[in-house]
Amino acid sequence: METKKRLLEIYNILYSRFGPQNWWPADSPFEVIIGAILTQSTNWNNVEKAIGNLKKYNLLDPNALYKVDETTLAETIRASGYYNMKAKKIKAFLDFLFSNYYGDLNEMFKTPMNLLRTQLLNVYGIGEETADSIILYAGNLPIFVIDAYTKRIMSRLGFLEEKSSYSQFQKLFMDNLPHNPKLFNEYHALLVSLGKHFCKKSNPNCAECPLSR
DNA sequence: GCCCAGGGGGCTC
DNA sequence: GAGCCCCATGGG
Repeated sequence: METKKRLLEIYNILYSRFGPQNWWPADSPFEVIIGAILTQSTNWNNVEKAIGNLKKYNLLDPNALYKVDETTLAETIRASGYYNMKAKKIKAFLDFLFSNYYGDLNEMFKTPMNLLRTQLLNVYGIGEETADSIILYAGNLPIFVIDAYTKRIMSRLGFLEEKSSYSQFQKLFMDNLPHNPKLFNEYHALLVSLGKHFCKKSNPNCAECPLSR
């Protein structure tokens, strides 16, 4: 089947099976960005604990986080794991936000998407997946997020080899789907949901996968 | 006890 | 540019 039709078919199957995912679970774009850094290689359960702690101490705000010292920040986000590294990364993003956009996310998202992506990739601790998560889920701009589940699922379905690059996987989706933020949002979230249920690293469980036939 | 989670940086060759 | 290692808590 033609790639465009197959990708839409997969989306429809997943949407029927799992329903709307309502990503990103957050009260504000800033919370999305902090969550995107905190969730790097980390179960979302642990991220929620860290975000809850930030809220408890009224730190989930650009000005507050910009002022707090890195050690205190690290201790506050401890539950998310890699807390020293992540405190450094969050600080690096805030330095970027305040030196380029006066700490104003609305200003940041006025930047043309591709330029913003390049800028974010130059921030310590922000790689391709985190940059794209920020652009799509905090900025509501049409870019497709690739993660480990997406690579595993799409390679098992035969689209690309699993070791293919991030940009190759991203190109697969962006060359074959309408550039609609809502579609990109749901599609990635649905792939993660499928991955959590049926596409574990060591336990494929492929026979019960809704996409197998 | 073991495996792994909604990655990224640094280093080596 | 590919292949390692490090970061670290918490749930199954």
